[in-house]
Amino acid sequence: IKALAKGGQWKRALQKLDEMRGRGLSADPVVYTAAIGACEKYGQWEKALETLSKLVAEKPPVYSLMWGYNAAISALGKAKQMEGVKDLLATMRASGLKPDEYTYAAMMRATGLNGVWEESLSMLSEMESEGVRPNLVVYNTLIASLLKGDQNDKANDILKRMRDGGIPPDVRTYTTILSGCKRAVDWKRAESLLAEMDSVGIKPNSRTLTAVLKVYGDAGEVDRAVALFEECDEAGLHMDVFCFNALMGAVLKKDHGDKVLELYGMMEERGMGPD
RNA sequence: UGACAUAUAGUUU
Repeated sequence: IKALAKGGQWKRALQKLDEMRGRGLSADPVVYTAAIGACEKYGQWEKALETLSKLVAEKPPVYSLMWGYNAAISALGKAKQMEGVKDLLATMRASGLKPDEYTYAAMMRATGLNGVWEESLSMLSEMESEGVRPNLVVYNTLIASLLKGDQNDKANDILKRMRDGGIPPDVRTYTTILSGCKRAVDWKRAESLLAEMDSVGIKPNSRTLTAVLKVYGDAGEVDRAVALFEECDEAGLHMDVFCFNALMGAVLKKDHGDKVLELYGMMEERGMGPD
């Protein structure tokens, strides 16, 4: 089912699930979550709900239901079906299921995608009042949601809170925060974040680099962008098309057509075509 | 003994 989903065959993936059911094979939650994940990948949220109902109809153990509901919330969340997401959460609770970190992270992603960062924050309060400890993913998701709503101060508060709570930021946290450095003065903050990453031994990856290149570009610090790119390149960071795109975007702010063409050539030399 | 599943970050405003 997972292989079919990877190949874009979500319909056949769901048929396989039905075939299993038709033969009386019992509910393995892995199969259902794989099927719901396939629906999510291709925006088939109605099918995700349908698949969840099939799982529920089998009256499986609590942990299977948890996985199923969480996967469904994720699927509807990605499709921005907020009402459906809220219904699912309510149904979970009504069925005596206690939302866990996965549930809340999926809820925060859903609210973030819908631009309602206030609701992402409410989710944090809810989980805390229910005694569910926010983990790294929950914090990262919340920070991303807040930054999407341009709530930089609140995002920084959360960053502080995770540190105080003994959850050190990871490369995704830093990348998220860096991607929120949108004002012209923010490149200095970006540099101090990079220095901090270095001091705690977290290596920037291609996504981190892309985010910082954009920060420099937005700030008009094109030379710094080029310098950082070269530094990372020499350090062996694996560059992808996004890195090149971001650097070309930054360089173009100063209208250096030659430099852009040079970068484009370098990109092709490395076997990367334009996207 | 082993394999498999659900949540978070980057460019194109």
